[in-house]
Amino acid sequence: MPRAGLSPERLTLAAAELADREGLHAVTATALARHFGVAPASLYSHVRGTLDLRERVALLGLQESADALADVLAGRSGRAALAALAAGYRDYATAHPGRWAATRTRLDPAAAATSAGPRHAALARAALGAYGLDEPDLTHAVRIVGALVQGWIELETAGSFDHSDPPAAASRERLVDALDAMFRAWPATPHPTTTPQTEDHTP
Amino acid sequence: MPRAGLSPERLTLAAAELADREGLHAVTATALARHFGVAPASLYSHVRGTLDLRERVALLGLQESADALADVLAGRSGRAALAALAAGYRDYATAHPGRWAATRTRLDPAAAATSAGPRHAALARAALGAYGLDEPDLTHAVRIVGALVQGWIELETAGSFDHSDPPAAASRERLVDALDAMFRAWPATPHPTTTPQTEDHTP
DNA sequence: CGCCTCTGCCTACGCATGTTAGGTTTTGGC
DNA sequence: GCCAAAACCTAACATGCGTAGGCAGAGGCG
Repeated sequence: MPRAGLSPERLTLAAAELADREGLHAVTATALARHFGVAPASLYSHVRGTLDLRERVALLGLQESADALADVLAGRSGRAALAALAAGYRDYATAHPGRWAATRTRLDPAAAATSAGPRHAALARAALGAYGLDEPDLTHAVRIVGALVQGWIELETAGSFDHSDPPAAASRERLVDALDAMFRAWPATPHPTTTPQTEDHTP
Repeated sequence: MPRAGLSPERLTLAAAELADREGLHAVTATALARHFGVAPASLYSHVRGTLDLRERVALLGLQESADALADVLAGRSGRAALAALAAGYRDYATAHPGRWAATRTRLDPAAAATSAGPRHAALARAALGAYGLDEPDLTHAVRIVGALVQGWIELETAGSFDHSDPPAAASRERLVDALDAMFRAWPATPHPTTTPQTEDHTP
């Protein structure tokens, strides 16, 4: 019998496709072994186990989405950058729901440090550059955008907006307007706080 | 041997405590049976199975958090209401991480309709009343607040803010200021859109 | 007080999954 | 053509979900 030609990369890719197709919970050693026509135990020389597999999918998702975001953000700033950011994340999340879900699981600090997480923070930071915020407000702003995009995608994909008017797409437009308005009207800092800076992981 | 005195309510409560203590993934028929000193099969006359169990935890979480929110929001409006909303959700989520996680799983439409989900939307709607937004902007605003709170809690509990300055608590303060500013400076609607209204489920 | 029925809980089973241990076969370099 | 290092396999154990059918405790009724 010919060999299947397994490798951590091929396993990760197949796991990612499986996750997108049937959900992250379907990413299991057994299912993946079936896909390659191989015994489940055979995976363990390439991958540490199911958790490792999902973590690899998460890292892949972080990488890919950072690449995609870098593309759509190129050359944009201000409101256009905000719109591109929101649309870019949403598009990736809907195109690759499994990988996106994987990025939402907590990864251990070592993996997080070497992940594309910091790139996401840097991208958001650059996208907000045109608003001229100083630290620590820029960091606050990046966190707000991150949380909003994050939560929005979660609610929209969970169908929370499905049974109420207006349609989610309309709110998404207004969301960008509102964020743009927020950063233009950014409130003066009430109590001067400690010093700023640096990046977050996970987009 | 005396009977254990199982009931759907007791099972749900024990499942919720287990979820808070060890994570939602630990909520399984077997673990719960162990807790009551009972055979796993004994649960199936009270509960349809593991999924049913988790759904009950989710409904409990929606109910409890709506109650808690109603309390902290009572008598507040404007910025104070926003602050209470953000703090209230965050407090519930950190006090009951398992139940909170359960509310984030998608529930089937029938259960969602009878859940406390709509109450959450109504609470947020009332909290934003002082800003005098008209429909459909009020709905947009409610969705934005919902997504932001949602995403913020997810990022904060995932530890995304742990390794960067300033501390998350400082950003949370500014978050409320920024939202307040956003709703005061709410942008005029560019294209008049269709008619508004109604509630979302899931907070 | 004693019987009888109902139902709460049990034993027994089948099946799927994750994971480890150790053997066998294929592959490719020498 | 050989031989060592992999790639993959079989076997086995543990844990989990869920179904079928049996026993016995609890409370109603005479």
